[in-house]
Amino acid sequence: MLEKATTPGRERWREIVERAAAGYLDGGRDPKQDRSRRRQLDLLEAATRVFARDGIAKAKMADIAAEAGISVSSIYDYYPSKEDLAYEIPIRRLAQFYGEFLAQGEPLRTMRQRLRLFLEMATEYAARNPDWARLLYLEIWPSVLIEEARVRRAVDDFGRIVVALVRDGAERGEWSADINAYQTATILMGSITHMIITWLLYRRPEDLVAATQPMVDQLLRLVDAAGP
Amino acid sequence: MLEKATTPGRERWREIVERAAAGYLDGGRDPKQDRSRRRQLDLLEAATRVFARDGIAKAKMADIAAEAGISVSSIYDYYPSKEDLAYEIPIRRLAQFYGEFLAQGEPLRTMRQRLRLFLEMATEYAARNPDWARLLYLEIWPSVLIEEARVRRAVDDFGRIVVALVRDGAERGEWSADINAYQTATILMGSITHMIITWLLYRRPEDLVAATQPMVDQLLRLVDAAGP
DNA sequence: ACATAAAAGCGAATCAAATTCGAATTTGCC
DNA sequence: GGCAAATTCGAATTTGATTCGCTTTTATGT
Repeated sequence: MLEKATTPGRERWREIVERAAAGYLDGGRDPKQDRSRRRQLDLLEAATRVFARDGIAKAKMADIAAEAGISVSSIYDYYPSKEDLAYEIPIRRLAQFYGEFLAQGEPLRTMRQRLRLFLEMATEYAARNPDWARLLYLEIWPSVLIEEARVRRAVDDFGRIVVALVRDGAERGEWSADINAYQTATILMGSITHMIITWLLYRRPEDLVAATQPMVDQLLRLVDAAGP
Repeated sequence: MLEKATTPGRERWREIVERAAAGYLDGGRDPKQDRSRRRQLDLLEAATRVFARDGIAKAKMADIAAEAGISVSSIYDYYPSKEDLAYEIPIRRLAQFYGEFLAQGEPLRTMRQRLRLFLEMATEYAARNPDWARLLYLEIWPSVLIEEARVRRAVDDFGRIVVALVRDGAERGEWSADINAYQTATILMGSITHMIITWLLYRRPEDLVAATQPMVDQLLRLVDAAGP
């Protein structure tokens, strides 16, 4: 709808996304041997499945070990506790997600397009990785406890990015400069995550990605209309 | 803004709210002795505090027992497991919440007013009962596991009510008949719950109730504008 | 190929916390 | 005051996470 390509003004969003994509990767041990590296991946995949199925609290280390084909005590050679193992999963994937957004969002011309991309990518990513999404959206995101800095940060980045996109768009004049970025971001994120959560719990709407598009349309109309 | 008082048409919302308010109360045992009845309430209050502080998974039955001034094994005379104890809390309060909404919503003239009331009451209630809200919004609502029918139902009613309000409003001509009730309800609920969750986790915005009003304004504008 | 130190793996304890059980106490009621 | 039902609780039992110390495997230099 607008075009004003690359206004020079500092772009908040890029900075934030770049740092988020760099990730806070350094959990677990750093394997020196090949077999070990492979096993660590097996372990993470097995853990994702089991955690998604049973929830973190109910999941048994024994099940994860069996699923990964290693011994229970070996898990502790990789991660210091069941929780640390659980946290590692969203951290890795979120960093990857932010990276993909950076790559695909960079060439776009407007913040409006980037905002749309971000919201749609979030649902697509969840639809494509439902086990991971269950873990992130149903267990970790809302968890009372998590002070673990890396997780908290990776999750918070999600919100920071949306706020930055809204602000940058206002600054470029794509919508009212008086927009309440925080409130608008709350609506955008809340709607999308609620939709994802509903899908994860009930598989409704049947086609998450298809249902997202009209909702994003409606949400963007709200952004356009946002006044003081 | 509109007035069309009490159009006769069946009112979906009333039926749903009434059933929801009736609650699904029958958890735990039904004490015959006075002391026991009192203790059950102490237990539920203690449990609410401890669960809100530590999360359900980390909370220790021993802590709850100490806080309630009873022995650990006595808890099992009231509820069959830690989880059942945790579930009882939101079930009771939600029924009460729905009851209050019924009482306050009944006399209003428009569905628009009822919708506003419902959304604002939800945040108010959370702000007034933060321990309970932490338990509900951060732990139970998103929980992967809960098939326990009564909980699932009490939580689902929340969504059903919003959808019914949107539908009834459309039927009365308060907004477009072509509105996508499901999608609109997703936006409304998602925005509100996201706001509540953010407040519970970070105490931002500082004044939850005050911040809700302008957001609800914006959301209702979206309902008014909702086209096909 | 071979020796060796570092890296990785594992079974058998250990420990923490939920849950069960049966005896002892308290209550409501006659 | 006395009795049956209701309630309480301490002492097992059980489940499952975590730790420990020994064994096996790998990478690397010869």
